[in-house]
Amino acid sequence: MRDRSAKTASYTVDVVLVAAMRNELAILLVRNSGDRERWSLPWRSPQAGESLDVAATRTAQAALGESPDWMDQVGAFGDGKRHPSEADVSVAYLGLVPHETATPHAGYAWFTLADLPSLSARQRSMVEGASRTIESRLDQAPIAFRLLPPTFTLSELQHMYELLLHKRLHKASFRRALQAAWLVEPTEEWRSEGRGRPAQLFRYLPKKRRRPHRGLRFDFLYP
Amino acid sequence: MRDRSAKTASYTVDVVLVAAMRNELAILLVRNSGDRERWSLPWRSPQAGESLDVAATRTAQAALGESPDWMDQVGAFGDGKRHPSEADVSVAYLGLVPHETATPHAGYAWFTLADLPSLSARQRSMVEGASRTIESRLDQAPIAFRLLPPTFTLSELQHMYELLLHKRLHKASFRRALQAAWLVEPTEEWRSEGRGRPAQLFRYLPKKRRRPHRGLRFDFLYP
DNA sequence: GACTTTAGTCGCATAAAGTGACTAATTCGC
DNA sequence: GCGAATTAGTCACTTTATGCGACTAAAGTC
Repeated sequence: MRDRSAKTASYTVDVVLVAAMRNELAILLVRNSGDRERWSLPWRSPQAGESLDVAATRTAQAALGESPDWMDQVGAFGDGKRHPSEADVSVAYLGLVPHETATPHAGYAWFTLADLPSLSARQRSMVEGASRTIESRLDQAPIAFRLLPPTFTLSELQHMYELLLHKRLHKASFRRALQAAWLVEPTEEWRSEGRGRPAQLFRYLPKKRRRPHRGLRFDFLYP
Repeated sequence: MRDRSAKTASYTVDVVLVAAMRNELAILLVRNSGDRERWSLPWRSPQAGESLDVAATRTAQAALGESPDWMDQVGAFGDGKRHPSEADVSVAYLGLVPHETATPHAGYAWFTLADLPSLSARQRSMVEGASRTIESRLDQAPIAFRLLPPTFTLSELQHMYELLLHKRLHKASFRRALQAAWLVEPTEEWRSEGRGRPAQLFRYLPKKRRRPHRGLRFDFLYP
């Protein structure tokens, strides 16, 4: 994001930081240092000896102050020559940011996917690739949970999945599938959100913490 | 694969060419130009203006004379510094080669996955990444068909899936799922392979050629 | 206190997956 | 020639999973 005249920068690491705001996905952009009217994905020319993963994490930290809860490589992009840098190739990373952490540093701002400013051709491909990565990993990685706060209601979780999958889900089926997958565990807390019955709060149950069981899930009874 | 002293080579494109031989997966390696005892994945420093996809295709053509039936990017690898080149980053591609086409040029040879010579750390990660790519795309892309000749028996197809999935499949379930997916169509040919009942030959039915139907598959009747 | 709104559950109907047993067509051994 | 062995292909039954409507529960609104 600096020193664009140096010809040594032959590749960059760009990050697509995603958060969910107001029932829409948003990504973080940074104001260009040259043309202040234009925006781009945060990027970095890795220093000597700096691995790709570390470069991606540092780029995210420069934007948000802390590193995302989850990062994964999207791929290398080099076909469109247009990029804020002179680099031939850029390696894109996807990072997921829960809504709380989502306060960006100065110069950075969130844009919803539907309302993105114009980006370089290469960075547009990266955003598309990041969307595909989200969709393809949705059922293997805890993507929805990394976009939510640590505890959440099942309705919030369902809405997040609906947002990520671009389709409506049936409530009963969704909860049954959740039970079968042992993905969440209930907390003791309930939340009353305006009108309607209060909802129980749940938390993500990482694979390591899942108690041994043999396929059958017993309901918790509250006598 | 040339000019390893030039410091301008800041990234490479490496290809993992995969074929199925004798019920095992094999990948194509090239003898190192320096140390003739060592092998590596075919790689290339892209020329100016050469896109990643084109560089990968050319690397495969240099090895086999023709381009693979299917190629896809695996990702960018840059954490382990060890690579036959001096490059900081290498972009890996997966290419699938049907068994017939699998005659390599001089200096290249097939090695089964179980019997690989020692590779650089980075290239070992690439081979692992390519395996994961195969497994993850198996049900979206026609991977099994690209490793088989144009016509094949359903038993051959099932064995290919078993090889790629690392698990045994039940014959009746496999065929039922094939029918539901409209992936293959029967030819008029049959093949008698030693003893046992002859098997009908099938061919892959690309999505474009699938005739319109409404969910129900009618069996072909041979009166 | 009736009505609306959101949470959470139940139960049935249908679809899909797992599996063993069956029939079919060929070669091999004698 | 004929039965055993071998591979291909199908059937029928059972078990699971999914789709979905209808129900109960607990809050706020008027």
